[in-house]
Amino acid sequence: MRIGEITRLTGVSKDTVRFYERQGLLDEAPKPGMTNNYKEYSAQALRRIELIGHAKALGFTLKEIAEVIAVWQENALDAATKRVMLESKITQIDDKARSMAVLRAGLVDALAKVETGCGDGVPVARNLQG
Amino acid sequence: MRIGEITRLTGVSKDTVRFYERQGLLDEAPKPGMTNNYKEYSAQALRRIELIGHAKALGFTLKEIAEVIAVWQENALDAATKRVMLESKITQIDDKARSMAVLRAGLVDALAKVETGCGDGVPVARNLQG
DNA sequence: ATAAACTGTGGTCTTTAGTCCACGGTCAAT
DNA sequence: ATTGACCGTGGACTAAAGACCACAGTTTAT
Repeated sequence: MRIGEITRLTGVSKDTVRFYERQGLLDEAPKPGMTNNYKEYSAQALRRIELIGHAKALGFTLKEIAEVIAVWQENALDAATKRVMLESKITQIDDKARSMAVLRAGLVDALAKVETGCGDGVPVARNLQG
Repeated sequence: MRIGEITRLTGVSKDTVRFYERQGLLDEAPKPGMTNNYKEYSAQALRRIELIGHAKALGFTLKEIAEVIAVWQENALDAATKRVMLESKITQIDDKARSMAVLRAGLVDALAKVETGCGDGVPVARNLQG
């Protein structure tokens, strides 16, 4: 599939896909040789772009994403290193889950206040940070 | 408390605190009039900065954060508007929770593969996007 | 009272993650 | 065969979120 299809399926712009490509986030061999020089993207590339979307939604940078990708496709790294990296990423995600709980509780709280009509001035994120 | 204390307690740099201030994320009245022109930060400001940290960890932009803050301290907005905004933010958080689940599963999966020593080439984030 | 540490202001610089633009080649339909 | 949609390349531009620097006033400990 070509880039137009990718943008249609992912909602990610052509320029962004190219950008990801330049950053080495997609390991495509678009290959010349064919009659034209159009790039052929695999379903794997598509999934990769969706993956990037998920990671970005959690505030991971492209550099971080690239590192993780490297971990599971470079067999140059030894198992111990890979393990450390993966575990660290999982820990980071769990931290985010905690932040998420705090924020969500604060929003639900504020929403309840609005519903019952009782006033403003609510300082959110009250002390459930134990 | 002064800015140094804030940076000590939050780990956020002085420049960043100032930046947040300029963006209107902290509603301080540091006010002149006192002998010096040092700003006094409240515990409320401290909590605000921690809140920003949580939101940033989930990839929210400062602009988004500012909007939400506005919702629960500007009584100019009517209840309906506030409700819509808050609900939309909660929805966004729940979307992130889904992304989080997908990513975490992929990482745990990859980690298991590393542990059992069985090879590379694992294209993560397998189809559990139902 | 003097040095060290802290604070405020203003400005410039950087990185990240793209977007936009212009150009030229290509493919499909008419 | 020409028009419109598609593709690739390159380069310039932008917005967000700070970091960094220099300068001047202040506070504190010695």
